[in-house]
Amino acid sequence: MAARLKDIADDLGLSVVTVSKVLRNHPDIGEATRKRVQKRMRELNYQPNFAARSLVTGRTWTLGLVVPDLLHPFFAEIAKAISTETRKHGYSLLISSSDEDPELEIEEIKQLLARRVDVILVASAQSSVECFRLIEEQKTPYILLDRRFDDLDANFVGVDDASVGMLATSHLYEQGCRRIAHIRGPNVSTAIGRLEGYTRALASHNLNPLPGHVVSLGSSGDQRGEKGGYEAAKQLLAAEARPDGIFCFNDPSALGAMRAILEAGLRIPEDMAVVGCGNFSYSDFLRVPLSSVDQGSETIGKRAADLALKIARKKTPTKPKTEYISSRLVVRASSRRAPDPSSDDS
Amino acid sequence: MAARLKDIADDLGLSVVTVSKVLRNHPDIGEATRKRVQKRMRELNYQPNFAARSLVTGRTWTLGLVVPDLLHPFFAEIAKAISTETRKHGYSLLISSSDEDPELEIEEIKQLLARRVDVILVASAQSSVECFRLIEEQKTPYILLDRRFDDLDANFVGVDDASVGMLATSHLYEQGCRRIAHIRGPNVSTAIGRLEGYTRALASHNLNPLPGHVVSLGSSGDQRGEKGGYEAAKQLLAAEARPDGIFCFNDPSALGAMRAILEAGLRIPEDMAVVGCGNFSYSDFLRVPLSSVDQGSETIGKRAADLALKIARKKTPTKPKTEYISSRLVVRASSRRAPDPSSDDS
DNA sequence: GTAATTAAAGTAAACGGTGACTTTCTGCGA
DNA sequence: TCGCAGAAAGTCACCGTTTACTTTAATTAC
Repeated sequence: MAARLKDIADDLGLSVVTVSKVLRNHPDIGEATRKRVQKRMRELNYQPNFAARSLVTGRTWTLGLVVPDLLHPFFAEIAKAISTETRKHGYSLLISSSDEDPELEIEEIKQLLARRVDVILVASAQSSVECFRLIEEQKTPYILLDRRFDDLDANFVGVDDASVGMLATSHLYEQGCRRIAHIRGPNVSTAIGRLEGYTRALASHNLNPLPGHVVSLGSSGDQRGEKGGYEAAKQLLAAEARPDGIFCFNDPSALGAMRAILEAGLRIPEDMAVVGCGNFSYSDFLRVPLSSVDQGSETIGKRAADLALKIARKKTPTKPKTEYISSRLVVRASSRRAPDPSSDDS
Repeated sequence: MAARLKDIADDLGLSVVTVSKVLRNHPDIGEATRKRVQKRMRELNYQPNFAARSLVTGRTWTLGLVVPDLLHPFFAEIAKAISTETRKHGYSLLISSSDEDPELEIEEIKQLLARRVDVILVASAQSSVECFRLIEEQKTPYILLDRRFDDLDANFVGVDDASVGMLATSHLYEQGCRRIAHIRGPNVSTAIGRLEGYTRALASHNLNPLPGHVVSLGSSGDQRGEKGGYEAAKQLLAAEARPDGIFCFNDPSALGAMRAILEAGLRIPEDMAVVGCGNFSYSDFLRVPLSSVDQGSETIGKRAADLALKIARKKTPTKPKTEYISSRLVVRASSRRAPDPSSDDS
């Protein structure tokens, strides 16, 4: 049906190889022949067959991306940025959602391996590194996004979560909060790092988390954490020393937390300030606009894509590279207690 | 590197074809042989080479999806639902964003055609149908999502936009609004259908749109329409007969509109009620929780996936099928003026 | 006891490209 | 005049499967 190199070759009385060389801009082709071939290619709207090409070259010009949840704006943004960047270079992107389920994630990764994608990018929900040994076995290069593993020497692109935690917590301190609580996320590097940053920031002001002031999102069935945040905040509201500021693992959990706080009849930020993480697009439109740490998801995506392309082009394995993207705090009403006209760039 | 059929065949003293038959559960294989082969496959963690298989079968077990914007929750949800559904059947999904740009969309589609995906699913930003002739030429089946074309007899899965418009507009009328305005979207079927529904609903109450009460989102650079909605609402606020209700093309534009209304010092819904479209996940957390028409994006995705799989399995072209997904209105504070305890299911 | 049938394997030829080598021809310097 | 270099093309084998057809041996029918 679709035109093949052979059709063009026959039409023009050339060999298939010659046509193939034109296709790939091989030097040893005469100018006249090149033009003739290109003309015919256009006429027939020729599209090379990727399957055939992959079979012989061993490369697919396809990257695989696995994220925990495509609906989560943070990951959606990363996916979009990667897609935009790789497209320019002729690479396509196989995307799948793991639903934050390690088992499902392994299935997805296996599928990508079977399809011999050139590079796998994964924001992983694993708690162990076992699964990555599987990838390494197949000699497929991979890049970790956002979430890293201490005992895994792999490519990584994301933020330094300890800084994120410190940024948010210090800000709350500067706004006058002295009983700062933390709603922590699941047992992945991001949550651990942010918790650590939170603790360090408190320590730097000679404070410690008060009893019951670190609560976990839990896995209350919701993917992103609105519900988890809501319930966690309820716990915090019932704590013996009620917090006056909360640093939330991510924006969805902050939304849930804010809902709980408002329902309890408290004011944000006067009674309780809230800071989230992710700086999702709708922060400005919320009941109380949400202060949030921007992790530069678009930059993460772009850098990850660049790295992936670089790796894909090399045939030899490269030394794992870690790229930290800088994060910044975007202050909005949910945490602005001290008058400070400077830092609002919503 | 990776194991091939040949490796297994050599190990077991069989021919490649026999092993291939086991792989595909071909009947004429002895039970003993089948077991031996399967055992060896597991040991070697054998994964069939999709490129080789595609080359000979002409099928890729890959679907292509093009959406205007992966960040838009409506499309993200569709993408996720399609991915979830197709994964179960061993199909993978190539996803790309067209950025609402018809030219870019054509590029993406060409890329998918070159990769010989089995079915293309597209929420199109085209204004003409030309591009689809291209797809038809390659004999690749395709499905339109959400946006349709009157002069194109193609598979379609989405809502009936006229009903959407009527649903929203009638609701505003029932809430006591008599000067109902509409912020319409770009020149695609969804916007046209919703506008028509809006007009029809007004007509059914013997009303007509007042002068200046239908304004366009415009293409103010933002993808989804927050900014466009903001500016459109400003125009409406300046109209000679100020509206008391606005039906917005989608949720992002409704967000923008609400911002403009609140900035003008008006109350929602008392002075101006607002209804959006899409029922995105964060509606409940907004300054004023947003009433919105739920288009069942998850259902759209699921149905589209089912249809795509059905088409992919047939070798012969099938008659185009249109599936309308039913929409429903979710009433929240932004439009609740008459006391009505029944219809809140947020 | 022989022919027809069936089960369980194997053979050979694609599928549409690419990579490594080889051939052919022309022009040029010694 | 010969040899050689370089440009421009062509040959051949292979990538890992599947498909259609053939072979072999065992089983059944008569």
